[in-house]
Amino acid sequence: MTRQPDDRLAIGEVSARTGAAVSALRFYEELGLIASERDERNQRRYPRHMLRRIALVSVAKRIGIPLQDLREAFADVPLDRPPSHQEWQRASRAWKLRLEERRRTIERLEAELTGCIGCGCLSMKACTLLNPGDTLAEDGAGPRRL
Amino acid sequence: MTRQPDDRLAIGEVSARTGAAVSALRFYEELGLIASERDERNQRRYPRHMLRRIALVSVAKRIGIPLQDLREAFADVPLDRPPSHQEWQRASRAWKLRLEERRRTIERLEAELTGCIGCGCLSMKACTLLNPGDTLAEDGAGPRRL
DNA sequence: GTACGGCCTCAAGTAATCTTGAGGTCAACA
DNA sequence: TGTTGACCTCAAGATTACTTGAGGCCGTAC
Repeated sequence: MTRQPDDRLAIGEVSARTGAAVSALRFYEELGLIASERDERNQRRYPRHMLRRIALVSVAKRIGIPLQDLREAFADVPLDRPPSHQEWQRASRAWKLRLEERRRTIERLEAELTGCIGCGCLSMKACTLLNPGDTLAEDGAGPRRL
Repeated sequence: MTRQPDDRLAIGEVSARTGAAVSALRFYEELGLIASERDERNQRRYPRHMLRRIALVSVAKRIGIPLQDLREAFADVPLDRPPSHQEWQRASRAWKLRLEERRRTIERLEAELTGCIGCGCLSMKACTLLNPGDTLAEDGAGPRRL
């Protein structure tokens, strides 16, 4: 297909540039995570600013954060026009907080696991991975979430 | 149920201590991620060292790492007896590498997102989130994975 | 003795995240 | 003029990670 006099991208091009499968792009659209316009042949056309959204979706997927979370974080960023600097900034900050939270969780686990490697994790009482609150369950209501 | 003369734990106790649902524990066992013995009434009994395995499963789940990865990392740690210090250490180290990898991915994304917040991500050419290799796709084989 | 709680199995259902398949349009190329 | 490739829709299938439900066993408490 030769290039339209249109700077918007066809779904195949978007797929090639973002690495997301064509089927995945259609699926994200169904979820309302991204949006597209249609050309005179009813084919999807993506404005360039949509690549940014798609990149975010790929990222969320890659680090195992549910798409629903992304949807919430970027709920206020419009899909039908290029978001303003401010709109994008606000949502990006919220999303960055999510990432930080996730990172800190992993950091904590790394630290705990390092402790476990050191101690061999042979002592239940000493292992923070197992025993986050440093308590041993005396009755039914023992330590719960890690 | 009063306490057996058995230091192994019933499935309900394990659930209470680890925060994993009873049904999830049975499921993990089916997957071969954990194991249990049976008592004279055919009820599952968990040796205490199994709590460690279960904690790891909960963690993997929580940070969005597929259980299959955990299975691979801990493939060499025996389920039928308390693992030796060395066995546990080796697997823990491997798993820690996974965590580090995941953390670094997130760190990189955080940094990129920070850049995007700064620049407003209004310039495609400058945005590393969108354009990791600093190239714009000239033809079909554009930048792929983020 | 019967009700209740904790356990059992096995099958089916759910949710998230997609992919695959069937059937069709349209434009370009040999 | 055919055939190829990119796109379309809609429905069904796949995978991961579980939960729920039906039907049943056993021991303790009222």
